[in-house]
Amino acid sequence: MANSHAEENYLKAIFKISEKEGKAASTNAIAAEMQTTAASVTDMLKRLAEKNLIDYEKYRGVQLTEQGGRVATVLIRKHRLWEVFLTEKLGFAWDEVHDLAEQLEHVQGDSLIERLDTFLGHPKFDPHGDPIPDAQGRWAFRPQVLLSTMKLGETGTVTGVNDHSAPFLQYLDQLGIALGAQIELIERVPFDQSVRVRSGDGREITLSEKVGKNLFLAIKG
Amino acid sequence: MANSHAEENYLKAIFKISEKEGKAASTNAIAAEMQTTAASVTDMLKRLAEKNLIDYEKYRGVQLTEQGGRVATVLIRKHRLWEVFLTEKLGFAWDEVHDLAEQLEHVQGDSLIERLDTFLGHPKFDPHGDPIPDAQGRWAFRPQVLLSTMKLGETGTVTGVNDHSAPFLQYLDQLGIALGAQIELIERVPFDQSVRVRSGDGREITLSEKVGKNLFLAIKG
DNA sequence: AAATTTTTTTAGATTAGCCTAAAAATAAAT
DNA sequence: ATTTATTTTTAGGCTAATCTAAAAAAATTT
Repeated sequence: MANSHAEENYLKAIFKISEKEGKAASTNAIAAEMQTTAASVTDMLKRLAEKNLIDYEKYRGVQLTEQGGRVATVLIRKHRLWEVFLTEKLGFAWDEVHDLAEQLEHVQGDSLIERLDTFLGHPKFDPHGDPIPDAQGRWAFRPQVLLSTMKLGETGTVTGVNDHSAPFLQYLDQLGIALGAQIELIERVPFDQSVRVRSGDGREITLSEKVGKNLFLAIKG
Repeated sequence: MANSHAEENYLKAIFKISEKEGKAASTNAIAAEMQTTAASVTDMLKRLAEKNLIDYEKYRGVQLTEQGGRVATVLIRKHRLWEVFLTEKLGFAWDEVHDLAEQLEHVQGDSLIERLDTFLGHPKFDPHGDPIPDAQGRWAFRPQVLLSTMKLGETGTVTGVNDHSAPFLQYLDQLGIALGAQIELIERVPFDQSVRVRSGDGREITLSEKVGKNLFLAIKG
C-alpha cells in the first residue's frame, strides 16, 4: 500500500538531515525539522521501521533503507517539479512556492509526475537552483561554491541558495540578484568579511558575510 | 480553521445529491456516494452541523448552509479547473483525470486556483462539458438536451455527458464522438429506442438507448 | 391500526497521528 | 567514576475518521 502524507514527510526530513549531517538522523533533529515533539517522532520511527523504510535501533538514530531513500527521492522530485510549474507557468515568485509544492508533492500518480516533467521540458534544477532527480533517481551535479569562498577578481554565475527562507529570497530580489546573475568579487572587508561585488549590469553592491555564506555561484572559466 | 479532506468530500457529496435529487440528502444516499457506512455518515454529519456547514436534524436528512454551499462550490471549481489542466496541458484523456483531480482539489491556496484559472484562459466548462463556477460561485449555463429527447432531423453539438464513467467515455472515443462533435438524428427505432445518427464527418452510427440517455447536445439553430 | 421493513442513530471499538509527563538510556562534566 | 545534563523512549490520553452490531425511529405494507 501507499504511504501516508505524514510518513512521506518524515522520510523527506530524514533524507534532508542525513544529507546535511552526513550521518544517521537523531530523534531530536527530526523533531526540530518536523516541528513536532520527540515523542511523536519515536512513534513514527517505529511505524516506518515496521514498513522497512528506515533502519532503526533504539537510541541510535535512523537511516533510510534503500526503499525509504527511493520514496524520499521521488518526493523531492515531485516537490521540485511542482515548484518549477508554479514559477514558470503560474508566475509565482521563488519565495512563494514552497508551501504549495509541499502539498502538491503528495498527489499520487506516476503518470502525473512524468507528464508534468515532460510539460516542463525535463528541468534539471528548481527555482532555487536545487537539482531535480530524474525518474531513475539520478541527481544532476553542477560545480558551485559559496560567494564567501570565492577569490578576489573571480566572476561567477548565481546558481543557488543555501537559505531558502522568504526573507532572504525577497532580499535578493530587492538587490536584483536572481539565478543566472553574473557577479564579480571586487573586494572583501577583513573587519566583518562583508564583500563588494559588481553585478552583470555594472552596479556595485555590498553584501554581508551572512549573504556570502548563503549564495552559491559557478565560477567562470 | 480550514476543513479536512474528509469534510470537504462530504460537502461535495451532499451538494451533488441535493443538486440531482432537488431535496435534502439522506444519510443512505450520502453513504452510497461516499462508499462508506451510514454510521460513519451520521458521525460526520454531526461534525459538519457543529461547524455550521450543514443544516441537520436527526432522521430528517441534510442540506448545505450558505457557508457549506460555498465550500462545495469552490471545491467543484478547483476539481474542474485541474481537470482542464490535466487534459489541455498534460495531455491526459477525459477518462483518466477524475482521480487525480480528486486529489488536486484539496490543495489549499486561493492564489493558486486563481492563477491556474488565468493560466488556462478562464475556461467555462471542464473536459466532460460540466460548467466551472467562477471565483464568485456563478455557474455558466448552456441549453442542452439529451440525445434521447432530440427530434428526428435535428442536428446538435455534443456538449457533455451524464455518465462520467471511464467505460462510457472510452466507448465514445472509440465511436469518434468527442465534445464539439456535430450529430444529426436520422432515425429512431421504436422497438428498443436505439437511434441512428450521422456524425459531422458523414459517418452513420447506431447508438443504444443507454447512450442516448447519457449524451448531451446543444441543438443547432 | 398493527405489523413489518427500511432507514437512521447510538454504542462501543479501532487506527493513525499527535500530545504531556515521567522514566530510562546515553553523553558530558566534574 | 560519579554526578549532572541531555536525549530518547515509554506510558497514558486525545481527536478525527472509520467500522460492526444493536437499538430506535420512520416509512410501508397488510
